[in-house]
Amino acid sequence: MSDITPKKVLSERAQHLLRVLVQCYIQEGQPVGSRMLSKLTELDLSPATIRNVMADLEEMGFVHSPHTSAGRVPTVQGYRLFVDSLLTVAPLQSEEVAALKLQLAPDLAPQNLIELASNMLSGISRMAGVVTMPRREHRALRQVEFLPLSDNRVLAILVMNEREVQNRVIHVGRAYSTAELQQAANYLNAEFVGKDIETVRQKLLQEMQDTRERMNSMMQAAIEMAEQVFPLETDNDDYVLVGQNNLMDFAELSNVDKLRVLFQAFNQKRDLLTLFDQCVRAEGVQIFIGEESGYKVLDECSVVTAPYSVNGKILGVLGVIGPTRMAYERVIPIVDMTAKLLGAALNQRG
Amino acid sequence: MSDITPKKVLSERAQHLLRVLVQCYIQEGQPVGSRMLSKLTELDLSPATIRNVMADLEEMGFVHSPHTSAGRVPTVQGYRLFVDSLLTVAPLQSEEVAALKLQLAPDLAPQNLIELASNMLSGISRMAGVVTMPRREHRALRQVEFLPLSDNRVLAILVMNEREVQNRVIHVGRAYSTAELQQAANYLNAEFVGKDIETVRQKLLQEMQDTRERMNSMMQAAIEMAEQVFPLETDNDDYVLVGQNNLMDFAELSNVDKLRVLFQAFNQKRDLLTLFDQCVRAEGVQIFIGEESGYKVLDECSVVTAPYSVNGKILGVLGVIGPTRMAYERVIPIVDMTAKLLGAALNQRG
DNA sequence: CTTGGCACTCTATAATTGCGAGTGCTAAAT
DNA sequence: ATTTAGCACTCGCAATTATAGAGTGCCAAG
Repeated sequence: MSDITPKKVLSERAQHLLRVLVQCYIQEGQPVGSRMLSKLTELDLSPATIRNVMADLEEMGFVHSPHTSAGRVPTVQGYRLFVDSLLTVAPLQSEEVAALKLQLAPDLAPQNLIELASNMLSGISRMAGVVTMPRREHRALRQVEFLPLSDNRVLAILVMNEREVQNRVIHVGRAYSTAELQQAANYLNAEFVGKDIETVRQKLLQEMQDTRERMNSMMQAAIEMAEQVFPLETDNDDYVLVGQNNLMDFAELSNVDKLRVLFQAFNQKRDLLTLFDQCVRAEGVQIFIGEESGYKVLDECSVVTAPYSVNGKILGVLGVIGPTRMAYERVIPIVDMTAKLLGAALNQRG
Repeated sequence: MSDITPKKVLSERAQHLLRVLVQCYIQEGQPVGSRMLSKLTELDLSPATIRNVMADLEEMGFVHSPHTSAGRVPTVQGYRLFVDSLLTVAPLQSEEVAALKLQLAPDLAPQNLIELASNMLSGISRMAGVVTMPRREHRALRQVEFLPLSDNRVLAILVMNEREVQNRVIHVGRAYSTAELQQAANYLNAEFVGKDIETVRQKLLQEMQDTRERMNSMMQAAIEMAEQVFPLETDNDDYVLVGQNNLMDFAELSNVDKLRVLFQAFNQKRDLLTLFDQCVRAEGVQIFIGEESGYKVLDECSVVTAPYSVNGKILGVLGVIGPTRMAYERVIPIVDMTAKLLGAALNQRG
């Protein structure tokens, strides 16, 4: 147990100073000088002493001086150390949690829940909130319904799982009567209810090849329609982002060019989606500080994410995007809790 | 027929110069000087002569000098004259129209059509596109369906008109079997299909008061559920706005404070909605230049709107929002055509 | 009525200055 | 050995001043 790495490890004091520095910088947004730090800490140290420590911290890459006579600013590495070991997260007030819980009324459609969660994230954090669309899996068919429209078209209604309802207009070869459609629906319901959508699809294809000629007209009708109703499910890569506008309030982003690039990335969606996809694996809250995300557009931003899950199955990821200089101790529990609440709300299927 | 108002009316030449000035300013974005105008017009006039005309135009309030030694910039009044009588709108190429038409595939759900239209407006104009949600009226009930969920909850599916499908989870007093729900649905369908939603609502209320004690259990169940399924339809005041980001590209809006205010107004929605509501009455394309809209946030913007309608019934309004300095001759036909195409696409109900 | 000439005004850009904040270093103090 | 006070130094920021250029208004001549 000999204590090697006596230089590599930060002294208690240095850590404390770094913590205060980061907190101060997060609050004020301006480089923190030695005098300020000396006032802020309880340790009665003169600015000169603190300058020495700062020099060390700078050497180790935790802080950085924008120019000779400015105070110090945390580097990404500094923020990283801060969130990893210096941070004390304040858990949310139970009343706050209750209020959030109330908003996410479990009867709402998944889509609404997603939007609400995104709104909550953005509203509480005063930054941008993101929620990826939930992965759709185990989509058991519950019911199929057909309604005749004019011009050889049919309105198909699919009920899946508990409350997912989809509908689409399909074109058919000839006009069908309501009764015929009823029959076709009955047939499909009898055959496929409870089965997974993907399974249904495959069985249908098989059935078409096997027995086309042996089918009666009713079955033919059913198959013709079902073919269009159960298209290959492309995983809907998408997310709901709320509160971009909040980002305009932050000084470090308040020039139009940076904003434009950032907002365009939000619209593009691609980069953000791949970033969020990485977080699906993570157990809990994950934080990307500045360049860590790997996307240039997010260089001045941090992203705090957490996966949300139902019954242990991770369905998606949500998070908050804001300037690197964000109140991590506040954002982290917010993201964490929202993920849990959203999971719970989505779960209420019984 | 004596020609009074010899001073009030603009000379042919003044009009021409104003037109060129506005066009030039719209393109370049910078105050237009007399030398530039002298080069741009075919009339071989020296800058000095043009200065005289400009002095007149300024006196009459059509142009304005930002400061002593800058060129002239159109005032709102100048723009107004321009769009009212100096403008020559270039109708869209027929191929462009065809491409747009193709996008608005009539089988899509109304919601999708709205979003597509908004996307188109924003995409072609490179500004922000807005489409208000269509007024919902004549919402004839086509079918009601109930599916049992756990915990005394029922999934209700409502089909209205041609392809509008709504669904919501409702709470009921006790658990119902699938068969019971079927019966209830059958009852409601038999009684109310084809009727207007509002009518249905009222009849239900009446029925409840009249005959509560005389109802059999099936009817009671039906009524209990229908009560929740047909809530008072609050007119969904909302719109789909796409391409805010485009507005960041314009110099006159490229300071963060103006953008923030503008974007906040977009989020608030209230002001824009009341503005768009005014346009419902207008026959065709309507233009609000700068302050004309009456909303301070839009002082530096112009809004070009057109109502869209199905079978002569105006359902909503769409338009483009951009800087006052926008290419009106291009935007006007775009808005006009999109309104027509959207109306047509929504109309395709067989 | 049009035009060239000319003085004038005003802005935008760059260069200059002074101020204040904060540092690094050194030497003294603990 | 650590801490501290002192001090010269650096650098950015804001205010000031200088400069160039664009465009005007007006007048007198064409």
